[in-house]
Amino acid sequence: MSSAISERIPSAERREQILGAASLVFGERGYFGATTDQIAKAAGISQPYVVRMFGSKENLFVEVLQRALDKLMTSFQDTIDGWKADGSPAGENGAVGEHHEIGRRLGLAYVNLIEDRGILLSLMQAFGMGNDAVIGGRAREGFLAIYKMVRDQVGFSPDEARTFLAEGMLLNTLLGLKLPAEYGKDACATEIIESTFRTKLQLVLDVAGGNA
Amino acid sequence: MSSAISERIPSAERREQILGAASLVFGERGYFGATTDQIAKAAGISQPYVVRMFGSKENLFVEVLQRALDKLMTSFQDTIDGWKADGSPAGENGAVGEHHEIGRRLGLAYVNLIEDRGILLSLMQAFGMGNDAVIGGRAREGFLAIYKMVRDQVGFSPDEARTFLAEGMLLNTLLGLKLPAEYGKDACATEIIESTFRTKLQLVLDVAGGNA
DNA sequence: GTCTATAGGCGGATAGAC
DNA sequence: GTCTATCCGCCTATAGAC
Repeated sequence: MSSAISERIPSAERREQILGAASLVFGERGYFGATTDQIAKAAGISQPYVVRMFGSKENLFVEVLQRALDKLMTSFQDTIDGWKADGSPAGENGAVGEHHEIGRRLGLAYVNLIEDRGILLSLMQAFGMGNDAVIGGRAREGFLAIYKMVRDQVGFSPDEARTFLAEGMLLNTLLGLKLPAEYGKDACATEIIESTFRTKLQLVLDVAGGNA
Repeated sequence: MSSAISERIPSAERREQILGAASLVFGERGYFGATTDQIAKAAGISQPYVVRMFGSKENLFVEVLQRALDKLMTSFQDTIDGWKADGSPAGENGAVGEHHEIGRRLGLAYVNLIEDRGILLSLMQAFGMGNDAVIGGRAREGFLAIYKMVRDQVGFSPDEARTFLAEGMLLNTLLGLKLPAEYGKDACATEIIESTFRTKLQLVLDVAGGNA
């Protein structure tokens, strides 16, 4: 409970620390519902310092969103690069079914990323803010960038890309709802979780029991 | 701007009026970010009256969520009944592909429902509130009820049911982001919107131009 | 059925010290 | 780089009148 001055930390590190805390708070409470003081407390610093560091609450949210999108793009890019290095689709664009493997890999990368509930929920929040000129604009850009990436770099057809994104949005919902916590308690919940997560089952159930 | 007393209205009607206004405000601002005063103003009544009528902000949100889920279940039930009356899948459960038609019909019913942005966004908000004991609980129940409905009454396999829900979650995201407003402006946006909405294209683009 | 008044607490942002 | 103090405004819920 010491209200002593926090350790003096390089600003880059402090930024990352605040962004992580802000992701969680914005995610759980929404952009309007989150307070800079809650974020400050979560980061272990004073409220005015949060504002000073990011200029405004809105700007802080934009940076939280951008950070999430950057992590996502980076993770997908790495996954795609690895897949290509492994000899991927044998040159040109393969026949139907050729894309199963990369779809699986990307799905796995995605689940790993959104295990971080702050990132998951901040993205979900942004997806409902299409009416906000600045936040909605960023969110649309980010979403379309992912679409473009899987179309151009993976070679997904429009249908494949749409299906891939749809499965991602379902993952968001299941985790946002914390449905994995019902695994084994409700027949429907158990079935849809097994059907959705397959390879990641154990990991997802671990998270369901643990944090937040 | 008259601060005169609102017309005296039967409580059932008033309730529905408030629930509609509350859907919009909760949807746009989130549960924590929405204020009972914003809801009251949107409904054209006083703030204390909103609280008096629903007991608390939390209870109001629960009722907003329940109303959205009820509309969804009712719409799906009607759609399924109509499909069965039309001679549906020829008795037993048909082969693969037999479910295309009912999937299309349910998708259409869903898009019609979430044209109401209040309903769309309130549901999306609830999907991120798995950590809230009461709201999260209701949201999980509602989600599982839909799953159960398409499994048991339509006869979808687990895979079909999952795919169906996933496409629904993608619709949520595209509309939440207001991506249809980018139709014709951005190649990726145009492509994913055409791929996703097909039969409902014109309707969705109309909404994109118009309200909220 | 509907309002006004108001209590008591929390919100973001700024000023200025260390 | 980080804090404390503080302004002014908004929030939920209650009390009580009409």
